[in-house]
Amino acid sequence: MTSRKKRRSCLQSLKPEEIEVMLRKAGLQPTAQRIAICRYVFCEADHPTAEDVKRWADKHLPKISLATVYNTLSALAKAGLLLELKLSHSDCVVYDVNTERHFHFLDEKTGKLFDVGEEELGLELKLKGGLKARAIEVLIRGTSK
Amino acid sequence: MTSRKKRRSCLQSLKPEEIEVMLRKAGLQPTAQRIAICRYVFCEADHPTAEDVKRWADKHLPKISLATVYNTLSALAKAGLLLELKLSHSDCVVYDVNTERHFHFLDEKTGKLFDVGEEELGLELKLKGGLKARAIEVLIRGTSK
DNA sequence: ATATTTGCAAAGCCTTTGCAGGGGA
DNA sequence: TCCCCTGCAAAGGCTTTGCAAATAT
Repeated sequence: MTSRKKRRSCLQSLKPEEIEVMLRKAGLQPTAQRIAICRYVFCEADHPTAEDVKRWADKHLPKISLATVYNTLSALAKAGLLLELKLSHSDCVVYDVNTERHFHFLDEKTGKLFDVGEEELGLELKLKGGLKARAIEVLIRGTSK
Repeated sequence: MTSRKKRRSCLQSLKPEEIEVMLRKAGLQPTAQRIAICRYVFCEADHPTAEDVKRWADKHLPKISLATVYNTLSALAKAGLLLELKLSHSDCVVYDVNTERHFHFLDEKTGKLFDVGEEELGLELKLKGGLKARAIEVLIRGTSK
């Protein structure tokens, strides 16, 4: 098993109560919709979009509106529980449960997105003209075998 | 004068006839609208959006439609004369006359975008799991003094 | 009781598309 | 002539917003 897979699986067993605690800590009311969305996003999904979440929710919840999905994801992101990624290959935001500093790899054949750990990409900044870096976003395009 | 400025200024004096030649070489009919858009994009603008181009065109041309602006910019990009950038800080595409391999720097205070030459950022790929890179997109966020 | 959150529909933003008229090759 | 280009308006995809009803503390 690669380190890529390990990183994901560390969150796969969150219980509803743990999600409640997490939401409260983040200052968010643990409503049924939010708990459900978290279960999916943190335990099952891989870089889901709002549409992915909505599709899943329609199967697993009695009712939820698309606006609530957007609001919830955006609230989770604002609370620092998720990263909101706007990548160049797609028009829609994808959410990432990995909030550590990392980069992304897009398999251009399949459209699949992988997290790339800091240790997989060495960066050496030699910026001219007084530019001061604060954060770096990297999308590597290629193929995964 | 920094190298950043030099790179831009090498295109600042294109004459209409030169633009015509460039368009023909690219397989595009040199219509009045296209020539005008090229004058702006190649000689005056700095990472313009379609809206920027439209605004400029409305001041300098008798009439042009937004669709034509989009079509023209997209045709120029398809022809390899421009780069179409979708960056995470903005919902709209920005166009870049610099078609060499390079990266971008966003001044988060001003919103201004700078090109960052390859020599200003060392990259060392150590991808695991059989990922093969083909291209790398980098957006550095920070401040310019 | 009070402040949040939800659902719905409508609107927003950026971009693309369909089609008729116009112009260059 | 024929094909490409233009302009206009409409539609498209994704996301946000306004507001009343429902829910949480």
